[in-house]
Amino acid sequence: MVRPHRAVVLLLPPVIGFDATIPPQILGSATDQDGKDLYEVRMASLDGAPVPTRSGYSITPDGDTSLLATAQTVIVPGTRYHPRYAGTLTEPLAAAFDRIRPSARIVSICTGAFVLGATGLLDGRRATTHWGYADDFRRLYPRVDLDETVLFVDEGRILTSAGLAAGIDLCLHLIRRDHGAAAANRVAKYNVVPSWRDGGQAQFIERPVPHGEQSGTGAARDWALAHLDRQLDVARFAAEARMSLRTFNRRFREETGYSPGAWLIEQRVNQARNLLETTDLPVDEVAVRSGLGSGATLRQRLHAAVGLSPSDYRRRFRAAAS
DNA sequence: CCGAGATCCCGCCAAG
DNA sequence: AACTTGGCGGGATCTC
Repeated sequence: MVRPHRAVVLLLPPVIGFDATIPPQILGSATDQDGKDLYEVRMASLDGAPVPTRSGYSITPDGDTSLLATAQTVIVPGTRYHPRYAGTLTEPLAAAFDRIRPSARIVSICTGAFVLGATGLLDGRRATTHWGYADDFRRLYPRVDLDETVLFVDEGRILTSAGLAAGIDLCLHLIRRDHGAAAANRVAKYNVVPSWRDGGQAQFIERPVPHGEQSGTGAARDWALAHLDRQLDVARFAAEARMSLRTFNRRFREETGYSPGAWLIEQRVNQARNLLETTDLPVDEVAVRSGLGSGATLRQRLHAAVGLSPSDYRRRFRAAAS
């Protein structure tokens, strides 16, 4: 890589400070094998002046919208700027977007999607935003195919992510797309975040706060976690919760956002990753102890999760764990 | 990577 | 009437 990919964050007042700092932190910690930066992240505001955040403090940008003309990726973090309520661009915002190169990738985090919506870039495309503002979004932008159950949507040149921390998932996705899973995994590990979160944001919508511990599938999940090494199908899982299969499936999805089978696979892969990182057990034995059955299944699952074979995974992460 | 057989899982809908 | 349950069908996904 000759020069780092140039990403510019467009700060619109009042910006969500957390969103705004995700790209410099996540993209900014991506490096190649030789430790060279893969991304160069710059902050821009409409006029180059500091931008107040929703939390009171201000962010001093690197410059004004002339920076946008240099961007290979433009990122719009969450904001309560004009389009969030009006669904339209302001004069300076329209001018700012005019400076973006036609080839540049355009990305939003959280309510930044409202800004992209106002440009018309999302019309006829799939997109997402913070689940709490999905209704507002649909009202302002009926031509956009909004899906508030996912963490992010990749439409090629245009990408949108769900609320707040989903911006981390999207930035990891960008790294994965640009430089492969290994580079993204290094960044995730360094930042101490999961390199891939499954299940979308649906799990946060249905029951934002878990209620009534006793009525649900939680006890069965605890039981399953303690017995991952056993062969355990969904029917037995449901029996543990004393529910019919149909009801168990339904309740499980409501409470976790996962189907029981997908949740089991996720837990099993996690267990296998732990065993790979902390033991020298043969791959087939790791597969058995994590309930994945055979090495072939483990290989397939691990590759889907992190893009690495078991031995590659162990090589890459064993040292860090010991 | 394939392909047969197993398993999953979600819309549908009748029955509490 | 509104809501929950759970059997069924069969396309999707998974396992080996």
